[in-house]
Amino acid sequence: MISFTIRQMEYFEALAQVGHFGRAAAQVGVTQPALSAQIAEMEQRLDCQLFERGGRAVRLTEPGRQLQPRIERLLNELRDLGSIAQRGRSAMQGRFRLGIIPTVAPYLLPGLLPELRAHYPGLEVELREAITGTLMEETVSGRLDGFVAALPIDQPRLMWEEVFSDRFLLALPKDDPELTSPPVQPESPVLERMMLLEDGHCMREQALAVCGKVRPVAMANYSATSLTTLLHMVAHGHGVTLIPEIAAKADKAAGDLKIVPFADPSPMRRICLAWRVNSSRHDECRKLAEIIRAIAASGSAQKHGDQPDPHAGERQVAERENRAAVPKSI
Amino acid sequence: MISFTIRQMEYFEALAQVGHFGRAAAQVGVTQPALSAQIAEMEQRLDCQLFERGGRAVRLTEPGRQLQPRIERLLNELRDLGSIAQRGRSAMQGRFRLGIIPTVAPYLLPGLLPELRAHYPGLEVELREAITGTLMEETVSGRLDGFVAALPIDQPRLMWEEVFSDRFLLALPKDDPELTSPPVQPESPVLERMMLLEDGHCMREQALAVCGKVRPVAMANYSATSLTTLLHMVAHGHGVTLIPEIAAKADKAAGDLKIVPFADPSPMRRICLAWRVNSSRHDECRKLAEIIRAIAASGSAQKHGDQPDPHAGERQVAERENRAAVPKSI
DNA sequence: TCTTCCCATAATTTATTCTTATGATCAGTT
DNA sequence: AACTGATCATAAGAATAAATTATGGGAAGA
Repeated sequence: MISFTIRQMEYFEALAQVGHFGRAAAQVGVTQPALSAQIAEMEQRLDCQLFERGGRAVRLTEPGRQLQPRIERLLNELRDLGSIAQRGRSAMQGRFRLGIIPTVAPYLLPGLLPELRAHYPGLEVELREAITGTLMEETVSGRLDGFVAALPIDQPRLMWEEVFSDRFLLALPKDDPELTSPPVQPESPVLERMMLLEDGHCMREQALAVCGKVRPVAMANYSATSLTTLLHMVAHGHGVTLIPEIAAKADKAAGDLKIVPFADPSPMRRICLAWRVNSSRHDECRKLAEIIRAIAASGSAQKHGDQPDPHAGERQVAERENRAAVPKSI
Repeated sequence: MISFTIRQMEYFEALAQVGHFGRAAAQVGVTQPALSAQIAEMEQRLDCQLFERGGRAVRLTEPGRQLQPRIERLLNELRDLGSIAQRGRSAMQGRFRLGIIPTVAPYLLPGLLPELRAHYPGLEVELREAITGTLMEETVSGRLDGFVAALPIDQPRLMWEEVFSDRFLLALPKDDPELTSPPVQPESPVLERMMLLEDGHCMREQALAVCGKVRPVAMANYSATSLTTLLHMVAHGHGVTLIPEIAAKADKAAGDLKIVPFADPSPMRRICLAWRVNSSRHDECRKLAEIIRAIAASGSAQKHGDQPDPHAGERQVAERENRAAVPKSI
């Protein structure tokens, strides 16, 4: 395959413009033989003349004339490359591939995306909704820049910052007679009718942990694919379920339900933004975490209280907390 | 200004694809440190990371991701360059800038252009109609590839091939009573009413030469800008003029005139195709001359007889034939 | 903790490309 | 016609750039 060096093309460009070896050489800052040699090599490689010598000016031959506009365009593109790269250099610019778990996405994104678009127009957020295990794998391998999920995130190659904590509430059919006293106790028999998301969702595990000793056996094979579906099922009297506080506020389906808090210490999940420990976007991720934190504190997703129990979120998964189990179970 | 070498970009391309220094190096056929060094230099020049190391794969950073499509496009364009140049290499391809004198152009081109378009679709003929002096200057300086004009072309840096010879006839008003015997003698008093093209046209000089001793003084300030105009003026009885045989055949204005041949040896002009002696298109010019010759022999422009008098065309300019005078006088 | 894998660094060799010096050719001039 | 100045090509040596082999450090996985 025939190809030229950039230097050759620069010399070609100069010579085509100036039409004089000596002056072209001066223009590019070399001596005339240097330029001559490079042009000669180009011609030799193509096995055809690019310039017509003789007379008082050097002229392009037809092959040379074909080449000229191409070479000029190429050189100009090349000269742009530096600034192209700089464009992606400053923080909060370019494409950011963000993963979010399905039980957070619909409640966080409506607040987050407009905020990002308004403050960082140069940032293109590319979203991926998947369960924690998938997001971890994709982030570690570099297909994602970071993801939002529930703690614990236990992968030595990932690091995270907590962005908000999210209490779990109990959702019952509006006309359910069972519950009378508002704070649900962890031993309440109503938990036996708990409905779960399908396997892989961290909220499934978290719900099971809330139930504690009470086994919600009956509902095992009715597991739902999304939280909204689950809420609709509850509204139709198929059982009860756990609903995160952000969903209780934002999901329309919650309007048809009776939402009851748990007795203190309320179970909760702690949501974090996670990224690779050696990510080149470390600073951007920290900034993004800060933004999500601010949104959660004020907007569609809300941070829980002023003095969150630092251990409340871990209670329900304490017995499962070990590194090997995490990738699949969350 | 920041710029990269082609090698660097090739390494970048490979590394971005493969995500592994060692394998990328193998792919481009160098050792790993060589590739490492070039990538490092790119990053150093930009003062920003292009790849994120660590983990089992090397990933593009955001600046790197911005750069990647540009670099790939650039490399592909570069790879095309060779074939681009080859395109203009074969004969009768690309743009050919052809000059023609005004007293030939309208009669030769209708035959020539379709012929060229049919046989050499890759040839773009760019035309320039001007007087011989201009065409010579522009060809010598490289703005034209060649031109069609009347001999003599006496410029040491140009060479030419005769393509056809073209007899001069006398054009008179249709009802002009003067001439009775068909062959016009060079001493005929009718020549005193000769009308001329404006200065610079070679046919002006040629007409003057035909007149010989007879000075067409009266008509000097009525000189016309084109042969057709001249013929119209003759048709309206303003005088007589010389008409080349190709024009007599092709020009509509000739229908309104009485066309009379000269007595042997008939004056004529010899038309040639000329080009730079060191033109890169030498072969193409010779071929083009051949084509014009064929067209003249059969089509709209016709070669004169079987045995053209080799000196007939030079007779009328013999006294002016010297190098210094030619550029202006033809 | 140990091993393995992977990239960076160092020292040296090899290739490339420059510069200076000089030669050949051609256009314009004496 | 021979000279002169200009112009591009060529040659040899010097400088630069980029390759290779050898080696080191650090993170990932067993």
